[in-house]
Amino acid sequence: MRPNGRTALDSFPKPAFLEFMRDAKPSKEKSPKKAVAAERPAGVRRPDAARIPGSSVHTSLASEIGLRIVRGDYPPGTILPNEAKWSETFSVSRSAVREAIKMLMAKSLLASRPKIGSWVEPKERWNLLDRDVLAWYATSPDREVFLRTVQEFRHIIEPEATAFAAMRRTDEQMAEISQACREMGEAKSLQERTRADTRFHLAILRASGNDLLVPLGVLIESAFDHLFAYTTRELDDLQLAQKMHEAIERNIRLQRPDAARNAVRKLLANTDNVIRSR
Amino acid sequence: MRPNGRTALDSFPKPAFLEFMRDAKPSKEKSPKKAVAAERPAGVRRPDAARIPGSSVHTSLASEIGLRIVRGDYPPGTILPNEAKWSETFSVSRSAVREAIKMLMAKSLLASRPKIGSWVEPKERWNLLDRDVLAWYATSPDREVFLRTVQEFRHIIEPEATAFAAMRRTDEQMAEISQACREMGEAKSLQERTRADTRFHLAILRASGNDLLVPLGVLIESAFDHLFAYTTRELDDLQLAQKMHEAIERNIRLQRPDAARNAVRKLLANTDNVIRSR
DNA sequence: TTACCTGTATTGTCAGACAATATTGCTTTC
DNA sequence: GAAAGCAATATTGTCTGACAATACAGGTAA
Repeated sequence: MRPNGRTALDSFPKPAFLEFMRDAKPSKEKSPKKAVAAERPAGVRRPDAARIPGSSVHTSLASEIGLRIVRGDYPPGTILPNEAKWSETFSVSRSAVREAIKMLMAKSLLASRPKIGSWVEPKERWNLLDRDVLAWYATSPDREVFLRTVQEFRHIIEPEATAFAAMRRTDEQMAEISQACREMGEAKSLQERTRADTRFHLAILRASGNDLLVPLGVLIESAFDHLFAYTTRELDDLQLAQKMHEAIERNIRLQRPDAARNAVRKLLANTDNVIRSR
Repeated sequence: MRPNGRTALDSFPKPAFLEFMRDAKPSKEKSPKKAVAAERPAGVRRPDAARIPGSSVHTSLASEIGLRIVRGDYPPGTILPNEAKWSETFSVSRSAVREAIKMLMAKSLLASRPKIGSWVEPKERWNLLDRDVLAWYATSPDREVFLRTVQEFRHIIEPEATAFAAMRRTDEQMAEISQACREMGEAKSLQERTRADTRFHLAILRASGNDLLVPLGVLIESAFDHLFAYTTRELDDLQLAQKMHEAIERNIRLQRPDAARNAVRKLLANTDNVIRSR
């Protein structure tokens, strides 16, 4: 999934040290370091000794803290534990904590000031369209609600984006779209097919000629991730979907914006059914 | 402008940086930097050190480097100068550089690996809908192209968002919308008016009931920033615009999605003219 | 009360060291 | 001569410990 979906925080093999965190609620911790130290069995060495290569400490930390914030462990306005505290609970250096926090600040999940600490920003300031934030957001208890929200969003942007693509695509962009469409048809596995499907829709966004539409690709990737994980599709359903994709491809190729828009609407309606019926 | 527009990197005025930095570097300052100094015009003190007064070092650094990347100084794929080099050119510690770079990584402008360095990510991975990135992007040589791109985007999302708002708004959300509309009419200055205008459109996004639409508010804020800075509006034009806003407010209040959508379309068409005619 | 000052907790910044990692080029082996 | 392995090296990643800047909280004085 996610052909180019990697991000700084896209680290799924989590360092083992994260498992040592199960306390940490925004309460007034009364017993200091002793309690924390006691949680670690004497035989176990430093938790970060078992770190999994490929994901840096600050990155994993940012993921962990970011997830907690988005999940609602620390509601907007809450002052987070201070850097020293994070550093202690995770057994990492303060620099690592700071770098993690800086990443979350860059996503507008946090802000901070000396003497105050770091606090969670109001939700409407969160950059939900960031890939990482979206991924954390997607772990919401009710996955179907999330999917529906994303799908609704697709209804808003994809028909128009496709119409623009039909008007403005270059030959090169057309080639990408056509190739992705072809590869969808020839795919040997559902996963392979989904990958091509994603590429198809991303290519259309790029071909729309509006730079601001491109970043919305993360939503499409996310949607396909979850669709892929939560639905199984029948064979004739796949064939129907393939036909619909080909119609879109054709209308973009023939530069028919209105027809292209309608074709996308049909496809989305079909996807809606798949979601609804699962 | 930008009622709630602040960000980690959104820092405007304050203390001087160059001077402060110069004496902060007591002993290290020696002759061996000749080579580096020679790269730049001799007359200027520290051309690279565009320190934004009033904000932290890492934040200013992130702004400076981020701007350079978006501006195209380092095209995608380029390996940036390494941390030590940045640290030297800006006369700041390596930690500050690292925190700045981490912020840019969080926005997918950069990625890095040990032994390789940090490189600029492909443009389609940039998070253009991030407030900071958008602001840097807006400094493009051709402001009008930027405005047109944003405006086109508004055409895609705002009509639909407003239709949803008409269907799903709560009374509380309606109150916000109505109040912003009223304050637009009563505004004493153009700036005050623009502020209320922005609030009006943001409130509609929030009332749409789709969480993913909310972050797009940054685009609206950006659009108004630039419209405000680059256009002057005639009095009767303002009155017309006010009527249009009131029509939108009314249709949302009366829960008429289609009428609301059309009202927004009219308003946007009007804004298009303002842009085109300036 | 009001104004000012002072203590203090927290982030911000710095410096220097070592670890981990992956490219590069060299060396060995077949 | 080609392939495979190995060492040298450059760069980010991480840790530690120190001090500076900031702004809240609470006490003191007018």
